[in-house]
Amino acid sequence: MAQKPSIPKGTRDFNAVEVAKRSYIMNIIKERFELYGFQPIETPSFENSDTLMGKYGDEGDRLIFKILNSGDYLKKVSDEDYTSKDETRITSKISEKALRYDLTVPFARYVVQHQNEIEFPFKRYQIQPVWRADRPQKGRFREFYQCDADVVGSTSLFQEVEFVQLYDAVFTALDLKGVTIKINNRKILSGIAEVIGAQDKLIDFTVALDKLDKIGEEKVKEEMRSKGISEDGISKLQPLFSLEGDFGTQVESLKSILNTSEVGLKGIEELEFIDASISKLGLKTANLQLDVTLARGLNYYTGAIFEVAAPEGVKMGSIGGGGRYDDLTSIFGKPDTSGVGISFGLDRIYLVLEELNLFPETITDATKVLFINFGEKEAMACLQAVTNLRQHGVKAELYPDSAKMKKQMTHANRRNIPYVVLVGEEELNSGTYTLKNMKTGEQEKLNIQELLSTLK
RNA sequence: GUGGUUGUAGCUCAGUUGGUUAGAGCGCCUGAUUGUGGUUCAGGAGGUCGUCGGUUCGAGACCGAUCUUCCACCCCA
Repeated sequence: MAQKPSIPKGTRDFNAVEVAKRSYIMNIIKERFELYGFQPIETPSFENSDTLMGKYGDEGDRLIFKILNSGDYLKKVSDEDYTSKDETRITSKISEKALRYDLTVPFARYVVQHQNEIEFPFKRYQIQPVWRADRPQKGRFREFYQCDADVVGSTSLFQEVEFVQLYDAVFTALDLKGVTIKINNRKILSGIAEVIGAQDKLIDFTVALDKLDKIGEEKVKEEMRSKGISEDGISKLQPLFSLEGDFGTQVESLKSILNTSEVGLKGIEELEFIDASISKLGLKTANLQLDVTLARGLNYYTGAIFEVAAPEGVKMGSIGGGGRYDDLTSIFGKPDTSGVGISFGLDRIYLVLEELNLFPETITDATKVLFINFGEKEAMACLQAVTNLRQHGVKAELYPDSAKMKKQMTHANRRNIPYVVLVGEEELNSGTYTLKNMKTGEQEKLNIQELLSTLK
């Protein structure tokens, strides 16, 4: 081998155990999605560039993988373009397709494109990989899976309530106890921006506020100043920095800040409704927490915003997120269609479960019994038994070669196969099977019926 | 995209200020054991030191580039 082959950074190969663990998570998520009435759809890995570009802000555009046109992709680039060295201008000429960046925007496109076939309110889920040209870190990949559930065509706040329940149901089923579902409302953020006279700087304001628990009050204020938010405005924010206590207490102090803002008060009202409903319905293992600093960069959210944090002590970015968007489909020409959705980060949930040792042991159960191969005659008899076992749903295999017994036993051992069957000359003559339990070392002679009932 | 960090046997890592044939533990292979794996004992294989280039009489070590890992920004699942 001249040089070891490799895969691009931020991508991974998955072995059998990893695949089993991943589908364990996926299946639990899938089951809950369907339990809540969501139907699966799939969309292509790549979309037309104009479907994706401009939907995630400048930062997002930079992180979208663009696909080079096939054929003579330089023919549309003029000499002027070359000399201009204008990146975006040239990119649009040599690339017309791009890998999807998330599942929400392609879903919005899907809804608009198929609006006449869809029965609203439309609840769909989608579990597919997405790609980001990001610089990888732990829990941060360039190819990863998102598991999204969305409902469009309903403005009811019961949808938000159900999504909180859905988060709780999935993480409870995964035995991941103590996740925190953080909730905020974009309207509250707009309201605050309005009160401090920074409506036009909403994004800068929320991005700065989002960093509060990370860089502290002073640095946040500094950043706001540098973005041109007035000193007077910042001082009005003071109560925000010392926001404490339970849901109700926080809401009360928020009200005092927002009493002049209609949007802000509307946001509070929505939050209160969700909190009251959840209090009544109860959560099994998750905690619902108001977090005013929760911003989420995506600029399409308009109402509730969610983010899920791993249980305390696990260092991992958010393992889920979502929110309500009122205008997303209008970008594609279908106005007045409100949607709300949540997403699970499969790869991060995997890392968290791994760290906390929460994968069930039975997950890697593969073959249950291996028949040792003593030679052609014996193997043929074994294969008949193997066929019989398989017909009864027992995962059974015959070692293909009549290799040394030690080698065959070791093979069973390494693959964690719990039983081995020995059929030599003696068994062949008496029509019996010697079944060995690899864990205890015990073995017994059985006829085919007994073998079947033991292994079933 | 910015700044930093990492790369030596299948795995986890040693390797002194540049100086002979690059080491350990675990794993792997063979045998003790021709119908019995995990334990034990004895032996053995395996590395162009991430890659390419440079400095030097001499580079695993120094310099440059590049790829990769992880981290902090940015952003996010």
